[in-house]
Amino acid sequence: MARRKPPAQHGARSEDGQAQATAPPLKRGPWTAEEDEVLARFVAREGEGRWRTLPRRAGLLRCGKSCRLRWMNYLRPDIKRGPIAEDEEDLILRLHRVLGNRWSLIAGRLPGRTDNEIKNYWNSHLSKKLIAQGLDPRTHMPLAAAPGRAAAPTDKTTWAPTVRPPQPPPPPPPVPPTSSAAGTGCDGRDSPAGGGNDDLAAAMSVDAHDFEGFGDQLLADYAASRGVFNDVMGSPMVDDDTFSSFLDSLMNERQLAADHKGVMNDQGGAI
DNA sequence: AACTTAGGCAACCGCTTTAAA
DNA sequence: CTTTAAAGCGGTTGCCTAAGT
Repeated sequence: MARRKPPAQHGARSEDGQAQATAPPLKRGPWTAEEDEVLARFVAREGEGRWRTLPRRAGLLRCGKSCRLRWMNYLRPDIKRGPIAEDEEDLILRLHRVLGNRWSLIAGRLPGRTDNEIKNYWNSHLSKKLIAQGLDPRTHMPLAAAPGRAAAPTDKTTWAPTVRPPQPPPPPPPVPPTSSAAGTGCDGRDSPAGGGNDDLAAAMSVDAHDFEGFGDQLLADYAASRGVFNDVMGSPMVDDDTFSSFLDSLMNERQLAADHKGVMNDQGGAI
């Protein structure tokens, strides 16, 4: 639907800003059906990766970044089209409360949805919804509750997750015993070696009380019951598997609730 | 019917992180 | 160990469309 501005043709610059003497100017703006076809066919044949050289190999006048983005957000066969369902919306809300604007992580928990799609949906729908409910979309805290809000950055549109540790430098990597998180899926951010789920761990550096503060009993209960959080020094004591199962539990709970609701409705609320 | 405004979304930009040389 | 290239991410931009006047 949305269209990009007419190709600005910012001179002959590669995606990294390196001058290119003789290369034809890169095309920008909306993708045509023909380009989509070329890209999709090429990726199907050669596989993903090596985005930088892909355009040349595929015969596209696009930068590698653009190709990757187009593939990730539009052409991938597993992309789910259509409106965000109610349960998906609910899950996004829950995950955002925990993860903040880690769109790729959130998207990783919603099969077929892209980070860009979720980000857009958040900015255009959910944030307003929360505001309408009197909640700060960045913190999920009541807008009126000023005192607690001090910690939340208000200058930018971004916010660190509710669970961001105050000031101190990020805790040293937990050093997972074995890297169990490698290549977990749709979103590669956490797949390469090293990073692992560090950002997840950072995101989880909060104690259960933070959740109780604004009434998400699910999170609080889970945190308490599983000992996910360590109050001492606010350091996260969660490994990849634990965190993963925690996120899974978000979905499972939601599913259970939905199923339960469905059953109740089907049976007229009786049993 | 014409014009204006707001919302939605695809695409781009710049920065960060990771891997390779 | 340092440098460079590649990939990925979040934020922002700007066009299109629908709704409102």
